Amino acid sequence: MNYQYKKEFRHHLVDWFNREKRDLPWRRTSDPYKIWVSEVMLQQTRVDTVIPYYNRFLEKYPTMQSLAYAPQEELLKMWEGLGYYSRARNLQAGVKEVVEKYNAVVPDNRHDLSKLKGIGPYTAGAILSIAYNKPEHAVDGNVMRVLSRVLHIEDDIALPKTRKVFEEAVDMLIDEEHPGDFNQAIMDLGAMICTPTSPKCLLCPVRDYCIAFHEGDTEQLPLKSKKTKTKKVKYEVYVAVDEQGNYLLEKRPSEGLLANMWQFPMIELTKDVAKDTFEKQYNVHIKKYVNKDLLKFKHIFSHLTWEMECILVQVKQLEHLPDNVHFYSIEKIKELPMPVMMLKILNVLN
DNA sequence: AAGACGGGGAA
DNA sequence: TTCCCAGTCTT
Repeated sequence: MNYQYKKEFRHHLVDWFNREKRDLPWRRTSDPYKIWVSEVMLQQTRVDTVIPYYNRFLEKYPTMQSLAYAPQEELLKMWEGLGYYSRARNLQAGVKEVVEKYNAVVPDNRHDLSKLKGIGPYTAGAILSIAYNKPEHAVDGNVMRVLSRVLHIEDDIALPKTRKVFEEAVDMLIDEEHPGDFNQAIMDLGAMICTPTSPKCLLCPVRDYCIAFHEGDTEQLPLKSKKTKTKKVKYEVYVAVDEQGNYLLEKRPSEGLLANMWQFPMIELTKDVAKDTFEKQYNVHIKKYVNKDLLKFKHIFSHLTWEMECILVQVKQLEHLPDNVHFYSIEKIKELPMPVMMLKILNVLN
């Protein structure tokens, strides 16, 4: 690709961006911290989903100091419903490190930035190009889709090593004068024009430079192999209430799926009786089955499916409860961070 | 390289 | 259903 060609491509792309770009909250600031927050929230998450979370989050944590020392329970509550909760914990750890090690100045180079928790190659490039105007690549799903079509790259984007191919492509094409605009322009193009299915090529500012458009195979790109195979697990969920009307809640372990989030006790439904396991594990006695069919639903994660059968039981507490298990009033429960499938259960209780 | 890690919107 | 979303971390 010759110099003139690249120059025209860049200008068409950036000019289009300056005409058509969406007015998003994180585009009204140049504060690296706020850009950072937005980029973490946007990982595997749609813009429309992020906007209200972003606004609430920065209202609560306007500075890195305010986030660095916030209680994790409160932090997770702010993230509740957004998913991938380790993002919140990693963001806080990263921000804390910047406050303490870098005197609250977000690093402006890829080497230091990449060492921070939750900042991978994409997020580092996004912060550097958008907040610091550095000519750094920021390759996400949009960029791979757009450039696989424009340059007709047929590498399998499901393979980790393919990311490097696109990083080199961006390094070749990037507008050194407006790197932030260039990176965001490709992402906006991917979101609005160069969509996964039925791309709007007639509205595309760079269709003259797009090989796939000329070949007529935009819909075949990008190439992606991996298939998703999800396991299925059945659970009996015990919504257990005591004489005072308090409900039995459990805090999940600090690592793994939905770490540190709260839930109603759930017992994996295998061949044996869940009742005995529940009573023994939580040290309670079921006095009465109030509703054996409180709620039934599926919850689908990216890698597994939970089939939930929720029953309402009245219980009496025996001796002491295990750690991480408590009886709480409805009002108190509403202050705890809970995954969405537990919020669904909470909703049918009143 | 492959799997874990949420939740929702669109086809 | 299936795919994908402004990906990162762990093994």
